[in-house]
Amino acid sequence: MAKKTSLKDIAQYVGVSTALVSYVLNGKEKQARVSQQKVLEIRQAAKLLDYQPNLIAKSLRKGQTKTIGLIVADISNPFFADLAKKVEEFARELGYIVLFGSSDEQEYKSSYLIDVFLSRQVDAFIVCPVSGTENQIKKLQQTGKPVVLVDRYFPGLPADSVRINNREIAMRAVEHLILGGRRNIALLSYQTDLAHINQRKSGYLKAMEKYGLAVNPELIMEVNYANLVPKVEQKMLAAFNLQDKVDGILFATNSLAIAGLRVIENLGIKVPGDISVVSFDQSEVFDFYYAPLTYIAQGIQSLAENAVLLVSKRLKEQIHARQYMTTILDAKLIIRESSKIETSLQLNGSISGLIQPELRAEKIG
Amino acid sequence: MAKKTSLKDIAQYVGVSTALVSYVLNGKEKQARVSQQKVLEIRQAAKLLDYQPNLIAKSLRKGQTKTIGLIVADISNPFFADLAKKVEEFARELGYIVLFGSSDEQEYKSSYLIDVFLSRQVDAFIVCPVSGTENQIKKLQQTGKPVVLVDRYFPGLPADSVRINNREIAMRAVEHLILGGRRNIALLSYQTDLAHINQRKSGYLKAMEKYGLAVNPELIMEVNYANLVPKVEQKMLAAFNLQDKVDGILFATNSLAIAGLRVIENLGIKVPGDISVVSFDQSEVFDFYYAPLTYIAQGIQSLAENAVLLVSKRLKEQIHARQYMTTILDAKLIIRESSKIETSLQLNGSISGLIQPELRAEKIG
DNA sequence: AATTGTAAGCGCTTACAATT
DNA sequence: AATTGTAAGCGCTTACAATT
Repeated sequence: MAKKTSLKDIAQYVGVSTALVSYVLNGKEKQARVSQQKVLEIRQAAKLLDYQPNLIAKSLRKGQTKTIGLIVADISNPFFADLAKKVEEFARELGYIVLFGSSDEQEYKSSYLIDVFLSRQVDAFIVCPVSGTENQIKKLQQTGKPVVLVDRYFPGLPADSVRINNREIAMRAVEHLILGGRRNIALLSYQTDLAHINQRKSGYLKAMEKYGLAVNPELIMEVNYANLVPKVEQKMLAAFNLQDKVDGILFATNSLAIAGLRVIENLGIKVPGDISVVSFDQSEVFDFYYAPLTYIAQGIQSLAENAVLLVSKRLKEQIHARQYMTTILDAKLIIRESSKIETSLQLNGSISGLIQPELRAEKIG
Repeated sequence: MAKKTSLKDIAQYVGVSTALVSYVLNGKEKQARVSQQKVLEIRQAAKLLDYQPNLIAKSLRKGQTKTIGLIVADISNPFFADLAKKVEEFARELGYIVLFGSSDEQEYKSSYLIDVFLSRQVDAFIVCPVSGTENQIKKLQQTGKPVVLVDRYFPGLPADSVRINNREIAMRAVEHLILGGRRNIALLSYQTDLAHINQRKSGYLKAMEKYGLAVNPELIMEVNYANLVPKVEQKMLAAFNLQDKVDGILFATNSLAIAGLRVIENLGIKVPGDISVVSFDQSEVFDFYYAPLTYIAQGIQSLAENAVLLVSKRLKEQIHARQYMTTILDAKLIIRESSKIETSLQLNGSISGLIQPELRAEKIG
């Protein structure tokens, strides 16, 4: 209950001004040319009185809080939970504390969090923006505080951004399925205007096109965030009832995969016997599945590290102010059981109709 | 980039003192008897100038930050991640912001986080304490700030605490297995001095005793946090090699369950055919397992809610200062596939040797 | 020249005084 | 009596002045 000791207490104890104490305890005894004698006395007194600086006072005075506001889209998703954890770790190493918030994919929550964080005087923002918040972000940038978008971004909005090569890696994943002999490859994704999700779709389409594979519209399954499970079920049942059996699927996120795998289970479809499966993101469920899932690892550590580093550089003004930075990280395709090519499949006729990319022009044109 | 507007700016704009502005914007116009005219003008100016209060300044002046420091033991465990999320939600509803930290089961990190949070002038603490930090907590209490222990606690330390009835629910879970016809029931737990974990063991033992079931020491498997997976493997292989086949198991946490299920899979043991499984906590893996796991739901929402509520009451001094509160919540046993009693098992002789509790005295004594 | 102190001010709140 | 203003102070930092 004892009153916390302040700079003033130490100053009185040693018999010196608060200025000296401040210099010494902030390691500025050299610049301020404090005598060795006083340095010792002050340090000793600080320890004796168990001094802990009041960072609130410091923040007010210096106009910086050493605080970063992080807004993720859904903290109950392990992807964002991991991201938050890593951001916190890196930020702490650099002496920053992180204020967390989850917008839960809601515009109004995002707006609310921004206001809370501004009131709390965070020095900078790291945001996984929600659909429809482009203007919020633009306005936020106008405060002059660094804003780094992570994972998600807006193609039309110049901004600091850290993300993966969504389109390329999706393409690579689908190509992997095709080269494994799959032809009727479905995509389960979100119906959204979020660019990173649509880039994944674009990569899927590009791969299918490259190999001359027609895509039945029903194979492109796009669902809303709300009411996910029944929607997924419905779309997947329709797709799996098609005459041409679905033999491969790309899940655009881990949540979709978990919902989708459930349907696959219920239908008694075997992985990878009947269908090859690849998903974005990671999940303990993927590891534990009887056929551990082939997945696209976003390198969460790297995303977090780059975002924090960028923020830190901005705060130190090491980057030209009016020039935004985009960092694109290479995601990795981790191939495991769920997309394993079974020998029988490789050898039977099911891939005979596959058009090799080299031949496509002639065949199609 | 425009300088943020302060109370002073509004005061100047309206032509009034900052005192009036402060009263009005804090809803104290009645107490301060500000004229209706000025109230209107000030409100209007605040909106016009897009005023956002500087909570840092407010905190410094009022000596309270409306901030709660939350220290969890391991944020990568979904149990704690969920807990953190819920704490944040409830705290926000009451106008508090939450500073998070994960001690990762390390004493020094816990100590470090406490110092960081104290420097940041949090108003109160909610802590899942790590083994060996009893003195840290005691010292923290002496600052006079509310400290609420959640999930974990120290039997010897008077403190505000919110937790579940670990012993009783463990007992109930094991009883459930026994009544399902299981006799050789193993426990996979941690080797630790944490009371809540040992209470779970105690409940297990109590149930076994109640039904007169002898417990082979090898069935009580206790492992360290470090190097979890190989340790679990080793202990479980030993237990499952015993002559009397293990036919039931209680996992003391979700992490242990995930490691343990892996071994069960590798051994080709069928759930619940060969073995009934119950685990503490929840996990997506439990839901997705071919035999969804019977589990002990801690009621994370309720834990979080009670912890935040207790903190809030303390801060409002609604509770007698020198009297600590312990809230024990009832956990629930959610029975699913993994402990389903198969008819054949119920009917065959394997439970014939089971001593009914009512008969125990005679049979044993 | 070497060392230390003074005092303002960051943006608020609030007891109290002052004005009409 | 009704309304408004003054000014101190929360705990720091730091430009500058002052002392030896």
